[in-house]
Order: sequence, then structure tokens, then C-alpha cells
Amino acid sequence: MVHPTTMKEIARQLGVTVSTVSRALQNHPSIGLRTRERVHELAKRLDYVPNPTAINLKRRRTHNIGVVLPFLTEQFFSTAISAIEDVAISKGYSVVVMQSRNDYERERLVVGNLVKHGVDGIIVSLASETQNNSHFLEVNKHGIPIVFFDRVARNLPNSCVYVDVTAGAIEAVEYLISLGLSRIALLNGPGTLQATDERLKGYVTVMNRHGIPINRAYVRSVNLSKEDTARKMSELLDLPEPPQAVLAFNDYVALDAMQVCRQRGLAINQDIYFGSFSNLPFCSYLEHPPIASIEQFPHDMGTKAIQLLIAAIEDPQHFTREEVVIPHKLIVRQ
Amino acid sequence: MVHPTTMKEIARQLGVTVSTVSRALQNHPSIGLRTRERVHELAKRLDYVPNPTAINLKRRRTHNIGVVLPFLTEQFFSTAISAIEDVAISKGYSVVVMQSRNDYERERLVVGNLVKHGVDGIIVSLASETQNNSHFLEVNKHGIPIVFFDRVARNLPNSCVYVDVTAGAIEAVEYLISLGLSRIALLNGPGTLQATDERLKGYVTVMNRHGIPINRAYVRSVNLSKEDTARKMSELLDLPEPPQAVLAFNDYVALDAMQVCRQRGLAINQDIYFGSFSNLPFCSYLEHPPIASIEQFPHDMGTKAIQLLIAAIEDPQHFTREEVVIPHKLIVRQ
DNA sequence: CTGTTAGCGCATTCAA
DNA sequence: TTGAATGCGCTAACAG
Repeated sequence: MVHPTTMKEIARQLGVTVSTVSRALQNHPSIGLRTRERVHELAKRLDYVPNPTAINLKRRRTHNIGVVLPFLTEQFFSTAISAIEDVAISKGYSVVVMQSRNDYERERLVVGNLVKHGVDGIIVSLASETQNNSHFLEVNKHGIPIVFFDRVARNLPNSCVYVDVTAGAIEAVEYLISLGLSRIALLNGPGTLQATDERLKGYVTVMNRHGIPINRAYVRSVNLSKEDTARKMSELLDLPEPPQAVLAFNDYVALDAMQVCRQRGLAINQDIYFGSFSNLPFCSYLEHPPIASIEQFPHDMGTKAIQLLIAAIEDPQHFTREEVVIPHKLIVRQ
Repeated sequence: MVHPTTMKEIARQLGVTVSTVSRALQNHPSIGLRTRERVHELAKRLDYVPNPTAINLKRRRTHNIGVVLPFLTEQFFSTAISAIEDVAISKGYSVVVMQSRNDYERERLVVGNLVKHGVDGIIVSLASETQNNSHFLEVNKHGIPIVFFDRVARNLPNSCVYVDVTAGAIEAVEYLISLGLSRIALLNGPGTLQATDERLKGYVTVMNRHGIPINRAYVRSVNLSKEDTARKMSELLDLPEPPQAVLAFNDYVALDAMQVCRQRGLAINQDIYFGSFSNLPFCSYLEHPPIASIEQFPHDMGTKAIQLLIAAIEDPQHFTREEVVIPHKLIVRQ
């Protein structure tokens, strides 16, 4: 089928106008029953499918929404997208995904692609290397709504959805301390992420609260790669007084760090304890998982993000910026 | 910006025609240097972005490709999508994702959405419950190319990309036997999937080859849910002569089954061994992973699938059906 | 109840 | 070198 059936073709074969066909197809009340039936019948026989592009052109809407996030392969993000896709479908939208790979330049590129591509709105979880928001300002200038989730840019005039990471960090560290541990390290994320600051803040809060002096050698940043995590964890273990526990930026960092510990003969949840963020499902398959993890409910975050976005798309006049804080939860294992 | 800048607006402000603007923007040689510069300058000043919908309407192409697969949250699939997205971007396409959740009706629905939405082509990994291909025939009728990957429908006239699962099963079972194990069970997938038959065929081949009689109680199907897997694994363990090893449909099935074993006090890779398919990255974090897993290279499958699809989109005349078999690899752990 | 007309934003053929 | 005219496929206001 080189040329798909169009309304014009149906109109020709039926000897009526295109507008008649158009109205018949939409079951417009002003069309004669007889005509309507003939049109529908022929349309079915010719496998007529309305050309979405033409409709979009008229409606000035594509019903496409773009999602930009670091990695599709991280279950945290794929869970969020899964939720987003679910809501999107139920509301008649499609989801276009693009990964930034935590690379600032690539994030710029794909965000640009999305506007060139004509999405009605964009959901973003920032690349860890992004330190400049000009590409989002650009999108705003075009009147395309954005909603940030998890890795948000709170200084932009767009809505965002996130969890209170500081509170989460506080709970996690409190829990580690309640186990009688005091030499607690922080394997934090890159300084470009707000979430990194927030974890640090929670960590410091609890340490101060308990009068535990902060050992600066215990606080390290990783770029979220396996290699960097392994290096930083090794450095921690090489300290004259290695930590008894580590609060990791997320489960991936925790897992990579735990692997280093095991290679050095340390028993997890015995010689050394881990706290982390995300509570990824596959941790439930581990015999020695991080003992505490902050569940961040990516499914809820994704759901809320797309609800906000669709609201912004469908009623741009009345929509105002929102900051939604999704409740987190400390999960204790074993 | 309620009304984005259009060529018409630029033309008006410059006192030229839309056609001039159009040509100037494309750097058409027949446009005076002076005019071209003025157009470009004003376009930039007004933040002109060409309306992709209008261009699509003219070009009769959307540069959107749809991907339908069971679950975005399974790393096997997210890895494939990740590869697909990568190639897509580099070729100027965008990826629209939809998950079938292994549900036949939902698969029908989203495939229909994709054609209504106007994608140029579709990549599919079948839902496990799909037993009828009429929705794909429908797509074919509209001249939209499809490429299947991993969970393929080889009886359809579309290209497909997969690994030789039978060969993989043969290698895995051979390996288990080489460990001195002979009571080997098969925790297979749903009967609707070709991949299920293929695993069975490999299993039977090796058992016959070694003269090991096939215990029909050892061969079970699961619907890929955690609960069903747990139930079937329990049944295996309840047999008067429980298996010494299990070949699982994939790593998820293996993990769920292994959990049941552990709960019963069995030591993995000691009291009972597991072979599986996928070799998911997070298995490397397990202290007792499946001892053998068939790596299926989802990244390669995705890459090949989209290459075939783009070829079919861009040269529909010369394109012919292809079946691509991606090499697999037996990964032995520990 | 149906046809006519116009237009969405852009590319392109044909004139000038 | 530029403009005028046409059409991609569809919707909708207006007219009859």
C-alpha cells in the first residue's frame, strides 16, 4: 500500500465531498444516517486510517510527550517510564524516550531533538553532569511545558516531583547509628546534582545531632561509574580507621562498593554495613543486601510527573508551577 | 509563546514571500546572499523552529519508530531499547515506546495506537500471551514495516532478529551434565512462545544424546510471574526425586526459583544448580548466581533490529525479509 | 443534510 | 533571484 487511503479517495468513490466524509467519520449529527453508513463501510473496506500528521497540523498538538533521563537501563528510571507510559496511553498520548547518558551535551542534543520533533511537553530527570540550564530555558521560551522528576532543577520555573532526600538520608543514618555504628562514610554522587547536597546535608545533620565529629576523609563523591565507585570504596578501606558503615548515593553505588568489600574478604552486614537509596527490586534477590535503603517510589514519581505535565499541556492558562514531594520510606532488610 | 513563529511571520516582517523564506532557510542556492542572511537572522531572533508536523505532512514520513515489548522494567528489554534509541537518534529518528505487559489485548491496543499515531515502522518483541497475529497483518496491510526481535513470529513475512535458543539450551544442558548432574529439570516459559519450544527441543536433544530418560514431571511451564515460578519450583522440590539442576527460561525465572530453594535451606551451586538465559548484569552482584547463563546480547539484537527497520523504511522497494541470528554465548560463573 | 471555502505550516513547480 | 500558486490530509465555519 504505497498510498494509504485518504478521505479524498472515499469521497471520490462515493461521489460526495471530503467534508461529508470527515463529518460522517466523526459521527457528526448533521449527517444522514444512510450516508454515514456508506462512508463507514467503505472506510473499513479500504482500511482507512486517518492521517495523524494532518490532524496534528490542524489541532496544533502532537499528543507526543518526550521523556529525557540518564539511562533506560537503570531500573529506577525504567520503572518511572513504565508508569509514565501507562498514564500516557490512558490519556491518548505517546511517549518518546531519549537518554542523556548523564552527558550534558547529549542532554542538550536530545532536548533539542524533542522540540524539533514537536512534542507537546517534556519530562526530565537531569543528567548528572548538567550544570547549566540554558537548554531548558530555550524550551520554556517555546511554550513547551517541562516537568522535572527525581533529579530536578528547582531554580527553574517548571514543576518538579522529587522525594525529600535529606529526610531520607537522616533516617538512613539514624538507623545505622541505632545499630551501634559510628564510623559512617558517605559515598555520595557528583557535586552537580542537588540530590548530592541533600544527602550530605542529612548526613551532617545526624552526625551533629549525635555529636559524632565528621571525618572529612569519610565523605567522597563518585561519578556513578562502577570504576569510580570501586576506587573510592578502596580508598575508604585503606584509611587507617576504615568506616564501619557506608551510606551510598544509590543501590548501584552500594552494590559496586559492596563488591569491593567482598573481594577484600569483608562480610556484608557483619564487618561492614550499607545504607542506600532506591531500594531496587533486585536487591531482594541478594543474600546480603544493603541493610537499609530509602525507597523513592519511582512509579509514583513518574505518575505524578506526567499528571502534572498533561495538566500543563491541556490547560496552559490556569496551570501554575508545582513542587510535589513524594513520600519516601526507609526499608530495613534482614 | 502561544503562537510559535512561522515562516509566514518572518515573511511578513521582511516583506518577502513565504517561499523565499522557505528557500532561504534551506540555503537554496537561488536565494540572494543578502536575503538569506536577513531571513536567517530574523529567524534566530524570533526563535523560529520549523513545525515538524507540517514537514511530516509534506514528506509523508514522521521519523518516529514505535517499539512494543513486554516490560520496560526488565533489563533485557531496556537494554535493547537503549540500543535502539541510540541508533535511532543518530539516524534522525525518535523512538516511541509502548509496553504490552505480556498481555495480548494490550499488545493489540498499543500496536493500533502506533499506526494511528503515524510511526514509520515498528519493532516488536511479542507478548507471551500472544497467540494470534492478526494485528500485525493489519499493520503490514498499511505498508508499515515491522521487525521482530527476540520473541519473534517467524511465520510472518517480516524480518526478525533472534538468538538460536535451541543451541543455547543445548550448551547449557551439556554444561550441567558435564558437572556430573543428570536429574535436570526444565522450568520453561509459556507454550505460546516459540522460544519455549526451542528450549524444550534443546533440552530433549541433549538428554537423548546422553541416554538420560526424560522425566515428564521435570518439565514445567511458568507464565513468567514470580508466583507461578515459585509454585512450579516448589512442585519440583516436592517430587520424590527432586532435580539436581534446573534450566530456567530466563534469569528472572531462575532468581525466583532460587529464592524458593534458599527458603527450603538448599544451597545454590551445591545442593542444586541453575542454568538460565539472559545473563543479566545484576547477576554479577549475586554471591550464588546461576552457574551457567546464555548471554543473548540484547544490545546487539536491538541494534540489528533497528538497522533492518530503517533499511526497510528508507528503501521499501529493495528491502526483503531477513532473519538474523545473533550469536549467543554460554557464560559460566564461579 | 451537504457542499463550498479556507486554512493549519511548509515545500516546490512554474512563471516572471 | 523572487513571487504566485498548488497541495500534503484533514477540520470547520459558513452557506445553502
